[in-house]
Amino acid sequence: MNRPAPSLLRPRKAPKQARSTATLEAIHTATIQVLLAEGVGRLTTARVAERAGVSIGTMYQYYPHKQALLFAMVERQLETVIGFMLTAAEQLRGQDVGTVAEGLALAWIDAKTPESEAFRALYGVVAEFDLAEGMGQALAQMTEVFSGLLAAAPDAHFADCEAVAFMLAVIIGGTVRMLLDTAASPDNLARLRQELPRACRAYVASAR
Amino acid sequence: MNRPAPSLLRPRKAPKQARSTATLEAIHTATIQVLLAEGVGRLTTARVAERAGVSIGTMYQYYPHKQALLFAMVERQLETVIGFMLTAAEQLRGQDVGTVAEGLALAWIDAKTPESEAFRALYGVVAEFDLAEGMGQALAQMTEVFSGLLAAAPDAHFADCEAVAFMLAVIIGGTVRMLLDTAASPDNLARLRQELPRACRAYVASAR
DNA sequence: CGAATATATGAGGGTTTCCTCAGTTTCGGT
DNA sequence: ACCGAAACTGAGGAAACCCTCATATATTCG
Repeated sequence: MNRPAPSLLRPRKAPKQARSTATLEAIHTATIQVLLAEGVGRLTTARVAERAGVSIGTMYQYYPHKQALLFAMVERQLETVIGFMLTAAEQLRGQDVGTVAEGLALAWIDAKTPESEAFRALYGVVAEFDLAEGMGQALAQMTEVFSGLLAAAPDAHFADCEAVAFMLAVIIGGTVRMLLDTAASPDNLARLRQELPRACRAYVASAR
Repeated sequence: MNRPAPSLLRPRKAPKQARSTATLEAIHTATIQVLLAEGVGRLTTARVAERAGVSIGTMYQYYPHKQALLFAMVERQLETVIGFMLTAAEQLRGQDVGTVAEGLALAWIDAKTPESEAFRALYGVVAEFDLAEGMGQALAQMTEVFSGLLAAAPDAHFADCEAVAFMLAVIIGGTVRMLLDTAASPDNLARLRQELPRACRAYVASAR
C-alpha cells in the first residue's frame, strides 16, 4: 500500500550529546501534539519543527524523512506495551485460567490508559501507512504469550488452547482500542475496567 | 481536529439522469480501490478520477471537495451496517439473553465480512479526519438497541442492563474491527465466527 | 427538430509540502 | 584558550496537489 523499504525507515543517527537527546525528545512530543491537534493529514515537517522549537533541518539529521519519524514513534509505543505485557504475564504464570484472563485484561488497560492520547494519535499513523502488518505481528506475539500462560494454568483443559489465546488477545486489544479511538468518557473507561476482566474470565471459563 | 462545517460536507447535487448515477458509482468504487491500493495519504482527486475513468471536473460536480467525497463514503457504509443490525435485532427480540448475544455477534460479522475490504479502506479515512465522533454516535445507537433487546429477554435480570449492552457493543465492534484492520487470514476469520458468539454468550450469562 | 437543461472535460493558477545543503553555532576534551 | 566533531539553521528548488472555469457534449421534451 504505502510501505517503503525497511532500511529507509531507520533513524539516521543516534544522539551523542545531552543536547541532542533533548531535541529528539522535543521532536517526539511535538509530533504527538501536532497529531492530536491537527490530525495525520495535516502533520507536516514544518509544523512539527515549529512546535518542537527546532529548525526543519534538525529533524532531518535524525530521520531521513517524515515516514521514518512516524514509524519510529509507532514502534516505540508498540514496544512499550509489549514490554508491559511481558512483565505482567510473568506475575500471572501458574494462576488459574480465570485469574489469568482477568489479569491480562487489566494489564492491557493499565498499559494503555495513562498515555491514551498518544495511542489515539498514533492509530491514525498506523492506518495511513501500511503498518497493519506490524500490528498483526504484535498480535501474534501476544497470542503466543497468552497461550503459554493458559497452558501453564493448573486447571487448563482446552480443546484448542491456541484459539482461545488468540481470541482473548483480539477481544482485549480490539475492545480497548475501540474505546480509546472514540475518545471515550471517563464513565465509559470505568465501565471498561469493571466489565472487560469479567467478560474475559467468563469467556475462558466457557471454553474450558 | 480536522472537521469542516457539516454543510460543506454535503454532496453538491443528486444525479437526475441514468448516466450520472453510473458516474457516481464509478467514482465511489474507484475511491475504495485507490484507498486500498495507495492508502489515504496518497488518495488524490487525480488518482480517483483516472481510475474511475472520468475527468477531475466531474468529481467536483458532485462533491464540493475531497473531504466531502470521503465523508459520504464513510456515512454510507455506516448506514449499511446500522440498517443491517436493526433488522437483525428485530428477529432476536424476545429470545433469551444468550441467544440474543450470539445473534448480535453473528449479525455484526455477517454485516462486515462480505465487504471487508471496503471497511478496511475506510477505517483509514475515519482516522484521518475527525470522524471518530460519528463512530461514537453509532456506538451509542447500537448500545441503545442492544439494551432494549436485552431488557426484553424473558430471562433478563441485570444489575445494569445499559452497561452490559454497552460492553457488548464495544466487544463485538472492537473485535471485528481489529481482525478486519489487520487483514486477517481466512483461518482467523473462521476462529472469530466460532469463538466470538460463544464469548458474548458467556459474558451476558455471567452478568445476569 | 431545437431549445433548455444536465453532464463532462482538462489545462493551469495558486498553494502546500518535502527535503537539501552550504554555512553557523555549540560542545567536549586537551 | 583552541580545535575538531557534533549539532543546528532556514532559504529555496522541485514536486505534488486542490480546485476552478470556460468550453464542449449528451439528454430530455415540447
